[in-house]
Amino acid sequence: MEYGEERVVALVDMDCFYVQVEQRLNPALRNTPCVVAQYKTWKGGGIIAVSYEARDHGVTRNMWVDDAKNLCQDLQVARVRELHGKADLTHYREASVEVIEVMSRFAVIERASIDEAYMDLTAAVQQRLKDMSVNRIDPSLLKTTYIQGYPQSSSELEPHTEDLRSRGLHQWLASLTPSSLGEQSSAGLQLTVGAFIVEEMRAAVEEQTGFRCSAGISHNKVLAKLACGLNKPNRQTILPLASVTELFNSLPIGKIRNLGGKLGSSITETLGVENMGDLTRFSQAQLELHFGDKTGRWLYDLCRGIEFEAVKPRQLPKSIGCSKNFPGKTSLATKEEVQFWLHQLALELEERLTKDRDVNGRVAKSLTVGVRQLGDKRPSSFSRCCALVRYEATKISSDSFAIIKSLNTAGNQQAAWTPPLTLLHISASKFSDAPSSGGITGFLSTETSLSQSRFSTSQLSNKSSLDAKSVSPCKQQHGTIQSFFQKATERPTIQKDGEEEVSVGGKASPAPKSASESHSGAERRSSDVSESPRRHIKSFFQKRSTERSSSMKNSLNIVEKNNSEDCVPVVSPSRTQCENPDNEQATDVELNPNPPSGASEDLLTCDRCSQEVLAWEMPEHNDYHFAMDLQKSFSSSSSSSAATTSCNISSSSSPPPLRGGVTGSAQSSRVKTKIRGQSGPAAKKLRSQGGSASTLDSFFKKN
DNA sequence: CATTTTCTCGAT
DNA sequence: TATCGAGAA
Repeated sequence: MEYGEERVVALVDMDCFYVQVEQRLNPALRNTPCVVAQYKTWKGGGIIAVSYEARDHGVTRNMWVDDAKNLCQDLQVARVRELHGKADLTHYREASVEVIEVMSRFAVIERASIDEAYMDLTAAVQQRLKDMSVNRIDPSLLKTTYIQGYPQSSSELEPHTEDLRSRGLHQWLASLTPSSLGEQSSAGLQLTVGAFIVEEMRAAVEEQTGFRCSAGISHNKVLAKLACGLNKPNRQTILPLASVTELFNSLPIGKIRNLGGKLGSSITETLGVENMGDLTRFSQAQLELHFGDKTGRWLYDLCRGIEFEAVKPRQLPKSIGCSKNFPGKTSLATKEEVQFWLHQLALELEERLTKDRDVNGRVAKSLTVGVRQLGDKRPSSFSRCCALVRYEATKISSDSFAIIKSLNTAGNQQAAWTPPLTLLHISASKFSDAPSSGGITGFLSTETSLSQSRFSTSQLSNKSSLDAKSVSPCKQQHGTIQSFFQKATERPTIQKDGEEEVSVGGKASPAPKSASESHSGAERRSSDVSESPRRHIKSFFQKRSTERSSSMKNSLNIVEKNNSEDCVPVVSPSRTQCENPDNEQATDVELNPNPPSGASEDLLTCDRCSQEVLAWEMPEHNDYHFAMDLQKSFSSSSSSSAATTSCNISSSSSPPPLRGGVTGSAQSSRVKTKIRGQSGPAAKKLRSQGGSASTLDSFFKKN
């Protein structure tokens, strides 16, 4: 095994995934120039996915629908669902789970994004080679596979046809060194077997979900990703190490994963080179000098096609969050607006977190809140985190507000919010295993649930690969498939616990104010704030995904020996959704989320100060008392620590001066690290003097 | 103003 | 550790 060829790594990428999801739902969209867009008011909405037919017309992602229509008259537009006044991607996340479940039957996968997964096929390939003891591979097993660099010596002018693909494949197969028994197989043979597995996996994904994808098969993640893009859509590409030199000779540096941004540009500028292959002319020391030890070493290997980043066994996201922009005139300029929209985000977050807990048996412990302020060029002006102790929208939104309220320079008793906010973001992370769900929920038998799982059939039919036994025992309970009925009628209303305060659950929507005047008419939507909790009643059957199932040893020996016909996974009977027009599908009906208001009926009396407080603001109010108490208890101690923590609040408004260029000094263009390096810390220190916030405020700013 | 909404990771 | 920024889809 040669250096850099130790592994077989694949990347599978769904072709224009959101479009396929909508096309499966609505057959009229199939085989048409089609896009998925979110929102509608502003220039017809923003495009986030484009069918290949539409791409032929020049339509691209991030284009406005109105503009795209000028490129393609008969463009079909599917809309992202809107809930809580914001775009809601649940639909696509669920489709993603379908795909990942199928792929996970073939290999341990790393979820790279909603529509992409990496997999390390090394062990699977070796297993196949052992079982098959076959050293000649039938080209008919690789019907959608391209070999990058093959056929060798074909004229560049030759049209790209199936015939060309086939000639390349045959030439490649003929060049492979057959491995004798007990002998180490060649890297090329291993890639080929890997491609065979990926052919099977992609066929299974299409059969069971209806979705098509492309794939790249190579020796590392970067090459696999690159290869995947070489023959899209609905095709896969092997990228042998020996083909890298030629490919890299005319491959712009920015095409490589992680080099598409500032680092890539700085490489081009600093070294005066354009293509990936040009980097081979620089010593490792040179590259380390310019870009840092780690990046330099990475580049030195990578331009030779060598890279070692591991495929991480992880199917579940490590954070669950939601955000919404309020650009331009729609920026949030009153406290009520800020609270309202935080609550809308919190409603979605609660729903997703609750489902995640029930399905995946884990709970998030940390809540991060981020905002962007009008005029700030950075994607995030500010972010802070706090403990996440309860999955409850009112608690989440009031805590979120407490975290950011000191950003309001108008002061907390003012109606105004200054400077206006152009982005709100809340995100939950730091997951741990959920406490055992012993209570009244989750009592249905495993068998019952399992039999209803849409995965059960194929799962069980597929050898022994990943049945329950191979799953880590401690997580067994969570690993089972269960259905449950979400508590809807009886939400806990008032609870106490430890240092937690009164929190009010369930309905918490402030009564509708006059109307949407608050956010100046840009993207106004239907209001679901008044929607009854009954909406949640729908039960669902879903696999309680086992993260362990990925850490468990491979599941590769799915097929073997008779490499001819078998290996077709059992067809899932349950895919009839194409017919049924999802009522949640986007219509162009526009309703409005209710703007904030003060509701008179939701008042509680604080037992500390007898003040009337909005119920959903009670947690925050209690925080106030808590903070006051805390302040008293610290009143004698020096205020220095408070001052230090309070200061960086204002940092967002004064970005440090950008100095130093990509030229000049020794470590000239260490892009991210150094440019800010000298001025950054100094500036930060300066800013930290200015904090004149009260001690109470400082409590909220930092913890 | 107005490419959104999500993600992951590394540096500090 | 918490926060920020880069990068990607």
